[in-house]
Amino acid sequence: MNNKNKTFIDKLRSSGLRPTNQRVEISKFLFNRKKTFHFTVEELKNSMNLKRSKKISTATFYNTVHALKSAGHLKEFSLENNTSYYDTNITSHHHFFDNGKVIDIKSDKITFQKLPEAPKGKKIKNVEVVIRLENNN
Amino acid sequence: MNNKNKTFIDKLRSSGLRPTNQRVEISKFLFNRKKTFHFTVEELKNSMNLKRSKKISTATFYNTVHALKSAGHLKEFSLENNTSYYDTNITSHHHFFDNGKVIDIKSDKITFQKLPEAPKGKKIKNVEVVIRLENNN
DNA sequence: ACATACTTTAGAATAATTATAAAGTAGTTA
DNA sequence: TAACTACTTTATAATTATTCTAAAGTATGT
Repeated sequence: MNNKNKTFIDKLRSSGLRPTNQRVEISKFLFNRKKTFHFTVEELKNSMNLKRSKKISTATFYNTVHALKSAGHLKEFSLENNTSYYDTNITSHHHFFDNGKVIDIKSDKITFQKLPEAPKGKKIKNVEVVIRLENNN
Repeated sequence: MNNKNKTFIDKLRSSGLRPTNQRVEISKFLFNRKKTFHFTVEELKNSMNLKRSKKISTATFYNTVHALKSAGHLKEFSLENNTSYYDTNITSHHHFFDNGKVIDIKSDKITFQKLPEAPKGKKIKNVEVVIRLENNN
């Protein structure tokens, strides 16, 4: 096992998952890239399985993505189409939504002048902004 | 038809819907209340049908809610559970999310110091903030 | 009251996701 | 290394939210 795989395997182990072949490939596919990756499980499955002779099963994709998410290696978000989206950028940040397309906005691009207090007994876990876009005229 | 029903019927007509009995009852149930109402179609169906001997069908709930939403009388939003939620408060506003519970935040409770530009050829349709809450340890 | 186009409804179909249980594999132990 | 045990993978069934379909019913203009 070469060193390049180390980080992917660590993400799996810290998610409570044994690094099986399938999982290591999924983890590589997700995290071995420069830019943030936004995806649905179905999209992930299709793009990985397209190139493979031996397909990875749907259940394995769901299990792996869920475990990575629970461990905090992926972030889940929703559009208005009853599908879960995941984001490899787990730092607190914001989004443009442009007809189903999602673009990250770095956290420091948005600052607040005024924010409400949390209700009694509660505290703020995080604040996320969605800026919906439409075409110019 | 008394005057009280007028506004509910108007909402239906302006959504391109004939004011049938079922639709008028749904519209009343949704809009004849002081406070904003957040719901899923399933919740709406269950709470209305519980009291009724003659049930309104699922398809009618979906059709009516969709038409009201398309006409701008309801606003749709999503949590992370692959279900569509609707909000009778259609004014631009923000939300607290507290473990599946949703609380409105008036628009003027949040103001921005800095917001990013829209990408080229696009403009901002709206900006919505979600403040996630957790319990005070 | 008639005609017609729109509605309602039960039930089938679809899409995303979760559950099941049999066959396979990783990691430990002898 | 062999054997064991617990964890995995997989195909398939089940579930949930939603949409579709087509037959029977109703609103609305004349």
